[in-house]
Amino acid sequence: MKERIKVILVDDHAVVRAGFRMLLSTEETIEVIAEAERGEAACQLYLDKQPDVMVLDLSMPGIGGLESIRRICNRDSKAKILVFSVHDEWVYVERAMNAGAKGYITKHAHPDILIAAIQKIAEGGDYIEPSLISDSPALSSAYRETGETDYKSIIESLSAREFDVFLLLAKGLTSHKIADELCLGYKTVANYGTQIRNKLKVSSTAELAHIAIGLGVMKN
Amino acid sequence: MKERIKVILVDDHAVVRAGFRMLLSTEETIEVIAEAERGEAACQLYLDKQPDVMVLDLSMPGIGGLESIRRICNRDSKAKILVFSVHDEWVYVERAMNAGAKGYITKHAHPDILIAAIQKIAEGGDYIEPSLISDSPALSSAYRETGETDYKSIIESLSAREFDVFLLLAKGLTSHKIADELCLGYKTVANYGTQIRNKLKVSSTAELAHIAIGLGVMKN
DNA sequence: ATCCGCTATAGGAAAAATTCTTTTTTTATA
DNA sequence: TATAAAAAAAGAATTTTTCCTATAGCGGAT
Repeated sequence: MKERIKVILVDDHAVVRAGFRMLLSTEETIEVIAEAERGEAACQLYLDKQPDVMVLDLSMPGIGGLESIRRICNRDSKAKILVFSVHDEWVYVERAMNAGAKGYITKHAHPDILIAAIQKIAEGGDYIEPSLISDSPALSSAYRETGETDYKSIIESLSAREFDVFLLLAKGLTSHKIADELCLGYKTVANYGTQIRNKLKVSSTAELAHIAIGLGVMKN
Repeated sequence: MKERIKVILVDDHAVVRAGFRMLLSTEETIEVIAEAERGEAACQLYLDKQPDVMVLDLSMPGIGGLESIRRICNRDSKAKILVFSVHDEWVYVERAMNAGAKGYITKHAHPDILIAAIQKIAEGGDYIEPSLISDSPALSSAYRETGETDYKSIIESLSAREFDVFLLLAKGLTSHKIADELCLGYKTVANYGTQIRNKLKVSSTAELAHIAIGLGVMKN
């Protein structure tokens, strides 16, 4: 029999860690060798224990998941990290994969998926929960090639006028108000809106607001 | 030795349910007699099994946690429900308690707290996670002082369902996604959306996002 | 100088979302 | 019990968005 897959588990919720162990307890090919409840500790543990797979939550206090992935992959680009997050929005998948993760599953996932994902990644593959891929913006394969989907850079790819409109939309103005403000036809504004949302791959102005705030381009 | 405390566990994440069982497995005074992954099933199970305590997540597809609490407490005002949620904002605690919950703990809570809460509630008491109480009265008064529109109180004027929809809109979901999430007709969601925007006197979801963030109900 | 591509601006038609009104059922309360 | 409020949603009217197309202007390459 082969070596068991050594897993380190990183999640700030004790329940989730316990649940993970429990769900994996029936699977003899996998062994949880350590746990951490935050990113900083995870980075250290990774170096110390050299796990085959690190399963990691995105939202944690401190440096958080994304930054942890970045730091770990920086030292070891072959690091096998599986994100295990509550978020089922594609943006998160994208960000995580760009940061260097090899897989992404949500906490809604069925236990079998969890095991499958760990195994797939352990043997060097990628794994994204099937249900997530379906609602990816037609870029299910492109994420790997471009490797460049930071909002920062997309925002920079907006033209000057698009950016103007972006800001006002994020602020909460309607197309008509924006048209008045910028002295444009409301059709034009509406068209820019569509364009902007496509570029940022979102579907509501609320998301634009979050992005704007996240980028520090708007203070809330 | 006394009867063991019969607990029903409601959470849409399999990992969390597994973790809960695991963390309680050492405690012989407590016994998990059933599980459910959504509110509707929880209501039914409550009637069928008559648990001593029902531990319940707030965010679930379908009728969701708040509505479940309301329905159960309606039939049995002495129902002992302990909310077990990710949210650590006071608004949630308030809403849950108003709906009829007897206790509130977060998923960050230490296992001991979890056990303590169940026991306290089983014997007829209330239990709110200590760390949450600290920032309760401070916030509510802080918001009243701001000369700006008192969103806090308007938010409180939203019905339970409206609040659910408000959160998802503010998060950036489209009406269709929300309809799926909450198992409602998209028409219904659209209607709620209009209602909500009227009550809050705004005209875009971006503004809802700002309000939600401003109130600390959403972290961005 | 000419051509190419990109941005800025919009119009029209079709598709989608919102608003307004109304209805039904359930729950809550005076 | 009567009455008020909340939850859910359909239909019609309206508004917005989307998609496709088109024009004009500008800066750079040939």
